Amino acid sequence: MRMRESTSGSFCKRCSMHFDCNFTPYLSLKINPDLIGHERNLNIVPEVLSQAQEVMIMEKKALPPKSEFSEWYHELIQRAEIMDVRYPVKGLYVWFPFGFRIRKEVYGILREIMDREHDEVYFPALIPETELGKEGEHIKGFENEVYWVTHGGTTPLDVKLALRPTSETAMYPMFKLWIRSHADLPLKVYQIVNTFRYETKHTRPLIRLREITSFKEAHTVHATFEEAEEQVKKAMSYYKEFYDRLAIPCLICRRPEWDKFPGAVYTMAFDTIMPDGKTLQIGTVHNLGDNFARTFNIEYEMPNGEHSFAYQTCYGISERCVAALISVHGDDLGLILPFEVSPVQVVVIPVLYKGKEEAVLKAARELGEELKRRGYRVVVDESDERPGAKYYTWELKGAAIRVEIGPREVDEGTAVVSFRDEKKKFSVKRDEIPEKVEEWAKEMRERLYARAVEAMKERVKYCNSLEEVEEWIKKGVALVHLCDSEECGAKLDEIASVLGEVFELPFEVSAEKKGKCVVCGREGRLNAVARTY
RNA sequence: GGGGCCGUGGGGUAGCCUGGUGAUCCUCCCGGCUUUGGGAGCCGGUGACCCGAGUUCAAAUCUCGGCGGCCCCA
Repeated sequence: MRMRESTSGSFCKRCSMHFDCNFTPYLSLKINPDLIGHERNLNIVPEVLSQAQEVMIMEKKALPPKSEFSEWYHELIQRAEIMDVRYPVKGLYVWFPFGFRIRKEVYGILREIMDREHDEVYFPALIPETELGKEGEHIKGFENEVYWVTHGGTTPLDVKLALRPTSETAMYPMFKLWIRSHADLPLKVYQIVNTFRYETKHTRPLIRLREITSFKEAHTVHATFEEAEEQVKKAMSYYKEFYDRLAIPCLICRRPEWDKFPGAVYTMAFDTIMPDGKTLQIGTVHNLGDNFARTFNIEYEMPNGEHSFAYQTCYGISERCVAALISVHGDDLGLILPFEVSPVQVVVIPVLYKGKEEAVLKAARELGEELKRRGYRVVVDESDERPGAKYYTWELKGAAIRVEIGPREVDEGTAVVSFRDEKKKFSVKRDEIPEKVEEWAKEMRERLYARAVEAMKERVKYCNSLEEVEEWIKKGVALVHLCDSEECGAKLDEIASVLGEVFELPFEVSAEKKGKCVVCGREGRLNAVARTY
């Protein structure tokens, strides 16, 4: 960086030099906390520089602390080899093999749940402009975000093709062909595909993307509104189960009218709270009523020969679920993943000493093989690094259970075991390990969930006044009573986003379902308000 | 939507203001020796000035444009 006069007139408080010194406190603190992160400015004072550089070297390998959430997330996602952010197009990122393994495990659960009553399908990524534009509300909601394919080679296309921002308008013209009688209903399908949205806001890996790579979208068609209503409830219970298995607590709200899915009757949303207090929407369930059926003419013949429009729902989850997984559980050392989705469920680390390598390696490999036979994902880390370096590496990557075997353990027939979410180590008879893994995994998921719920609880507070809301949303989610009027909603929306009427929280709150609107004082219902991603 | 900052080996950086030396240092990576219970050490090696145009005898450095990234506010 060039040294130059600050043009804005503001100066860094720490080093009194130009204002953009990029102060990075997490790199600091062993020698002189005031200096660290200011090494550029300190270049002008060589003897101080060398001291600061020393610290840089010592501390370089540590992640930023999780309390610096934005930096922590960005850094972790690369260092743990989840996404490569260097792809040269804004908002598009590359899944590393390790990240993709996490995706595979997470989406494996989602698939398993969906497969119980949905058929998997695949619809094309290109949607003709004529179909995309049919439903008025729907297209209004997406028109600023659509990517267009305008040419085939050098020939301009007669009808432009949109890269799907979501697949309703790709699927529903086909549903019209598939559905003719009541016997064809209900229809329940899902697909896991990429979708494209030209995001104008700040993009972030897994969170705000121009290509969503892993959009699980389910679409159902029913004979009556009531059946669609039933399906909404089922979908919500599926999503609850999914996030329960990931040990991610969710806040479930009914989105306000102005924020529902374009074309829907109403939208139910799952949000979780990130470590910085902002919420992340990680799932939505929409009751579409017969809005799309009327637009796309999806009709069926009833047993009595009369015709009726069908009723539809759709619901989706994207790779934001992986972002939530990383953010909710991780700590200063890196990823913490529930056993069920960790790419490395057990890591075995042989501690080698000269002359005793053979016996240690043999014991480590035997244990590794036995665990693999039982179907666990296991790594026996025989690399050349020293044990300490391996501990850090596997902590960064979220290996759930670590087993150390050294000469001492070989003699005793034991191993030293530790869990990623706990500091303590303990000794176990080696041949008892395989049968204990399942129980350990279960306990670990429970600990993670309990911890996540506690963290969420601390971020949610009932607020009595707009001033209180304004103050609290810096920290987390504010609960308020809000009436049904648009004006009151808009007023609140100026302060932060209204997530909607609260349907479910993963813990008890001391707030009534109904109460006086925080804006106007009329009767209102319990709503959540927060800063959002 | 508004504002600010930045682009130098795989990662982090120095050099830029004031144009000119073989482009600095750390890390990663490769080879060798040595070591191994919480990020070891020594020796050797590979590897970089975002793209385009302009100014100039000369551009990492100055100017303009593009692309990309980060942060803050709404």
